[in-house]
Amino acid sequence: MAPRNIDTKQEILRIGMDLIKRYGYNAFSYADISKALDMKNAAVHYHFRGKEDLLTGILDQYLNDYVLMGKQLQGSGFTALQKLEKFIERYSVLTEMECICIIGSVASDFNTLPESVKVKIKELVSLVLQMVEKTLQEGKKRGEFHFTESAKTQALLIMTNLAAGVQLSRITGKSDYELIRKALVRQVKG
Amino acid sequence: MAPRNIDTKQEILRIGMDLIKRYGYNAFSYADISKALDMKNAAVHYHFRGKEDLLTGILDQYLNDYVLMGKQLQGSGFTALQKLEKFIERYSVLTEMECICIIGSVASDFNTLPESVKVKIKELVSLVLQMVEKTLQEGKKRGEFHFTESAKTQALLIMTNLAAGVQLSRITGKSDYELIRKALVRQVKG
DNA sequence: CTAAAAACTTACTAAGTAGTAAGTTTTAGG
DNA sequence: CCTAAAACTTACTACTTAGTAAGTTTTTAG
Repeated sequence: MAPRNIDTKQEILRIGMDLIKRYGYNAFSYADISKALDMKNAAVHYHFRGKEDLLTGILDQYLNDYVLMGKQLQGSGFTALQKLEKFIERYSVLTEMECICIIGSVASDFNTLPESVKVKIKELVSLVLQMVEKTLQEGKKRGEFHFTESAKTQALLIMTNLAAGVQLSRITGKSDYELIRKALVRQVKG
Repeated sequence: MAPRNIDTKQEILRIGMDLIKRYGYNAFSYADISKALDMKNAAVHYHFRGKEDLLTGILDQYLNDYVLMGKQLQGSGFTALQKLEKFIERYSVLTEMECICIIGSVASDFNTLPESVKVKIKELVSLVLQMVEKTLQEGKKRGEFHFTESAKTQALLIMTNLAAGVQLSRITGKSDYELIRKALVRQVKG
């Protein structure tokens, strides 16, 4: 057989992540993944024993991506505003492909997920919120931002604006997301 | 047979709505509903031919509820702030029962829904946004609110804060929702 | 009381679901 | 080239899903 792929496991994660962002965890099957890769569903089970393991893998990779991005932005010389915009950009691209963010997707399915995954999601959300909070604090200290709420509350406001913003814009159109995006930037600038 | 229920159709809608808010559209089955009502799944099909019809019925009822609430608040003598708080209250109760709002739930499953339902969701979201926008405009005119964004943008900000707020609080706890709720009220008051 | 409509149950289908065991092919290392 | 591990396929299971057709019970209206 001709070599199929450099790394099938990584391809499965990539497609699984796309399916979650596009349709949600409970709306895709192993068959969807195996068809997309022109394989049998048993091959997917070879790499990920069960759907729980697959979701765990997807969340782990997403978390790693975030940690990596955080480290790259750390000593980058970027302003706090630039860092915040890099974060926002992750949501902007979602609206271009009829997707919602992974966190919003699994949050909607939260009650249907196994306990081990719930714990992982909590860690992931905490990490993201802390990253935003930290950036907001930094921007305030440097005089870039002038919001009046606590950094934690402001981070919550921004994250909910973005997460639900991409969900809403799938229904009412991208222009609503743009209104939200611009307004929340004005909000933090003060 | 002893009379089962005053109105089975209404009971089906009630349980279906609860299941959507708790688990999502793609995570419940006709069997879940029939078991909850101690009936056979065919009985559910008697009242709602397919899952599409059921979801349509649920959304119709939700929309009717909103229209009714809107009319009651219309000539009620309530201040704009009181009206806004009545709207917010709808989200607060959700956090008490591990639920998310219907709009957020179907927004996450949007790409998996039939076209007729997508149209209905668009109508529903537009109606809700317009109600909030109108209340905000009224409050500004009466000097209760002092937000700087347009009423439409401010409505988008509030709705995304609330919708994603209940989603997030299912993961990180109710206290985060409370922080969001209080902050957005401060925001509109100016 | 009776007929007919409404509200079901019984019993089924066809398709899709996650998951598994056993066997085959491919790849990599010595 | 040879072997062993890795990466699959084949072929299946047990279960759940939405949905249906036909028959039964219950309710309602005359």
